[in-house]
Amino acid sequence: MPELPDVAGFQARFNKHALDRPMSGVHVAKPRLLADTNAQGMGRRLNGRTFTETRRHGKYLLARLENEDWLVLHFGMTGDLAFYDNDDAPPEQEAVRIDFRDGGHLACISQRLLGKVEWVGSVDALTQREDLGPDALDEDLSVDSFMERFSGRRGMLKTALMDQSLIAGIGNVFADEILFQSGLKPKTGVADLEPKRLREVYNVMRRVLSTAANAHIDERTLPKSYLVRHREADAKCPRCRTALRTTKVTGRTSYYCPDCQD
DNA sequence: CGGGCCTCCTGGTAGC
DNA sequence: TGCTACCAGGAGGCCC
Repeated sequence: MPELPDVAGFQARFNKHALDRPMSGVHVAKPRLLADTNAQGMGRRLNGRTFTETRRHGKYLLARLENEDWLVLHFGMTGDLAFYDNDDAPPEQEAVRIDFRDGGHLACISQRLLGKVEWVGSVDALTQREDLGPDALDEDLSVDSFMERFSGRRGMLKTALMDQSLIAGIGNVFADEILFQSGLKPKTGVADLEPKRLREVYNVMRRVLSTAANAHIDERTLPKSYLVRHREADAKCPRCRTALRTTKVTGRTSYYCPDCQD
């Protein structure tokens, strides 16, 4: 699930429920998710402290432990974040649970264990280590710097949009959405695009991601005109009702409309 | 550099 | 019913 808009939703949820809330410990049901730490180490760091601020970069969520390191949450394909009270049942697939002193819990959910929980000293340290480009919604990512980053690129547009080192935050689903709303097929080559079209892609990217990030968490609240709402077998194009098709790009299933995209 | 394939994992579902 | 194959919104590694 988690691409930039989803993680933006997680961040909002985290801010609402976890900031400035004293913690009492941690429970790790799936240790594999912990990259550079273990349950004991995490418990020692969290006990009696609070998270004071959060950041999001691409698909990563960071939460700062008072004046110390940042806890990094990366969700893989199946990650989620949930808050619940003592009398509620824990969510299924809870991998790491942080306990608050007041009895509440934060659950990092992971079914396929493709995500990661770890510590970093700073946001910059994370982006450098993971080789992340600027966040796709970063204010400083102007259309010119976007064009600059794509220049000289020879591969497919979809692959480039999903390349986290170029721009961070876009995954399979929103890459398809951006291509759909730009009227371009998934296998369009970056080099084949007129600069004008690439500028359009930038504008569509910003509009789509900010709309989806604001709809947070629930993509079912996105307009029905969005392709995201129609990722299923036998679905029809929301614009022209033509049967949608799928193709593989870098091993990932891509939905597109054969009539609206060329 | 880019594309295609494999891998890490688990679980739901289509098909036999 | 039970088994198998394949698929799923991420990402890194390898070979060509």
